[in-house]
Amino acid sequence: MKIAAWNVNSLKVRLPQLLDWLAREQPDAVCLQETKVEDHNFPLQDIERSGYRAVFSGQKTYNGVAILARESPLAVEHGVGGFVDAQKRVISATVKDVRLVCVYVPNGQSLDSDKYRYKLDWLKALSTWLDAESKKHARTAVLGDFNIAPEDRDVHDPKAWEGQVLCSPAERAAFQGLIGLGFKDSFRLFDQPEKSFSWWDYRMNAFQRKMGLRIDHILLSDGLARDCKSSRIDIEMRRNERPSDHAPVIAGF
DNA sequence: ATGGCTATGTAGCATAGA
Repeated sequence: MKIAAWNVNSLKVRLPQLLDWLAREQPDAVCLQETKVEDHNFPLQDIERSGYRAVFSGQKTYNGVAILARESPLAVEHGVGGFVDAQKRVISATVKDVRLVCVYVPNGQSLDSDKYRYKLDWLKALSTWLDAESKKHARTAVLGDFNIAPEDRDVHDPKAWEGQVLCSPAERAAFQGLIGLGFKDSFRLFDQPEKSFSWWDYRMNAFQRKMGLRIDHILLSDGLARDCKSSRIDIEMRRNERPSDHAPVIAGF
């Protein structure tokens, strides 16, 4: 089974790229973030014509998540259990024998922002909920835009980013807390090129200058991690015309 | 170089992203 996560930064703008990519990569399931589309405007017909089913939870302008899969996603659940949140950031569903949890973790803006406190509270709720979820579903994958670079090697310039949002000790501790629940960072199960990133700023030619961060992840529960055969980031998508600032991340098992 | 670029909502710019 091949699964992927991609922050599309507007599904409307990225739809042609998504359909091309689905035809080329043929993943069994894809989790999308930042769809920025309300449910009644979700491009379901185009996606179904490409051979995929979809479940989604969106809002205008911000956030929005979706799960696309060749087989119908079942037992769909919205949000983080026990956490009231108007922002559409999580959708979960079962595809084949795998529980997929699609997450768009808050950005946090800066350490002195209310949004940073919201991010940490959000991550705490996610952790509590995932602890219970992973006990209900032996084969669980948590995938999406975590907005956390877990280690210095996930940052193009660790000195410049030290202590900044996406890299702060509290955010990294929250990420390690998820690992502590029994999840593995699929990307690090394998040898990877140096300077492997999943996001590059639109500005200052950051992509061409390899100035990126690895903030999009696929976490696998122990059983799935044992079966995992590959994990990679499809950086070619960042070379497209009108690219998303994020590249898709992929895992196979 | 606290700028740089992109997308959205909405009709000039403001907000957010990371």
